Amino acid sequence: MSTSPAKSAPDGDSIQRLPPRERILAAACELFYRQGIRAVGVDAIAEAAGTNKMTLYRHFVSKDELVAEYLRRLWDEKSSVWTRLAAEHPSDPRGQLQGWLEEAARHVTDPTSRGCAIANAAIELPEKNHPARCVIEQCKQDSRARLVAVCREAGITQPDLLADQLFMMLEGALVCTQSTGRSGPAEHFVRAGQALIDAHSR
Amino acid sequence: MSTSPAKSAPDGDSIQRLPPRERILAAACELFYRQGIRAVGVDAIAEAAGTNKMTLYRHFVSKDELVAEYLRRLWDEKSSVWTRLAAEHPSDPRGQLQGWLEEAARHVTDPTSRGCAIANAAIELPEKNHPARCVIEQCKQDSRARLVAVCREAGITQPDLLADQLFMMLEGALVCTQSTGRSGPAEHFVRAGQALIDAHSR
DNA sequence: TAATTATGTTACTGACCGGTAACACCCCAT
DNA sequence: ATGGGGTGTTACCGGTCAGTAACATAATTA
Repeated sequence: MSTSPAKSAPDGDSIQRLPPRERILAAACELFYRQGIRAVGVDAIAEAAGTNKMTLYRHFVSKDELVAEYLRRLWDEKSSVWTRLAAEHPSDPRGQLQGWLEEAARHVTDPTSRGCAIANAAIELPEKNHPARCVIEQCKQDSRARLVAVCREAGITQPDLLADQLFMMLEGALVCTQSTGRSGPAEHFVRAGQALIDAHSR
Repeated sequence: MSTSPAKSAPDGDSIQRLPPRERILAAACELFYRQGIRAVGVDAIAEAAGTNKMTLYRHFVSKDELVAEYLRRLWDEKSSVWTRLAAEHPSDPRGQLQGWLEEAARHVTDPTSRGCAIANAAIELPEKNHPARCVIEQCKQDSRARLVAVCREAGITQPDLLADQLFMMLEGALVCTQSTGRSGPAEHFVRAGQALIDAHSR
């Protein structure tokens, strides 16, 4: 039990002062997302974290478990986005839905984006027994459920239908940016999403 | 839209009579699609093709080139689907569009599907210089252009918008089946796609 | 200060990776 | 029969992979 260090301003120097486990996880997030999970070795992660492979294996029993933890961390971040949307639009599910679309659009149009890390992991790790599998499924089901809930609270007549339409559209837009780039079908994401919301609002 | 490898299922005997290059390509299609590109080694492909690594390298200069050829083969199959749709619905772009949706739905609901092999490759191979990259981009741009053309010929007022909506929806549905399975958002793919077509038809 | 714990360092294992060299073989055409 | 081209076989290369053992050092805590 100790006072956990502040996570403010993780500039190049202060990130080095974070505990090794956090540095390893941060390095894994960056490398796994940018290069792909299978393309990154544990040595590269340890080096990017300013440590070594032994310390990595003292904190994670295997690379697969590190991958699972990496995805859990991403799930947490997605959850915090929902929390933030609820705080920015209190008692306004309509505004939350609109905020979700804006947040999604930001992700789709981000030139540095490499798509949805969870979806990418799902494609990279088809093995049914992989410890990351349950994290992937739970995270996506959770995201879907939250979107359905917001649609329902917003008074949408067919909340699960609209939610799934938006969900598919976002997943599709993100994967499209990885094949045709941002000049592909994804450039119509906002218009398409708004049209769906509008169509369900009459 | 058939985005998965051939299902012609040549039986174990007749496949042995094909020239080695075709057997290697067929084995590569199956293994790359089922397990992922990075997860499959050239030895495994050669063995599955009933030959050896030397013969493989006599027909393909490198694994990366084999991957590119694998994707070119998939592109050809996608093109043949468009040809078939045109033949099944001559002078009936409306029917072609409807046929596209049915074909896409077949792929989305196929329990053996592992999503779109091209999109999966795009995610697995983020490196800008990979020889497969141009195949991926060209194939996806071609698919998009064909869908736009059919929408235009069908008299849709905003053909590129509908095409992109359908495109994103399909890509999203396919990637969703790889994370949440077929019980996820993808179960609304047909309804969503039909609603989009109907909305653009008024 | 002393003991404990976390971390760093080096070297190693065994397996696999993509790719190649050398040579034996077999079938088909001349 | 006699090439010759395509194929099979074996062994190898250098490199990387995930994961571990042993030991030295720093940081923490009692």
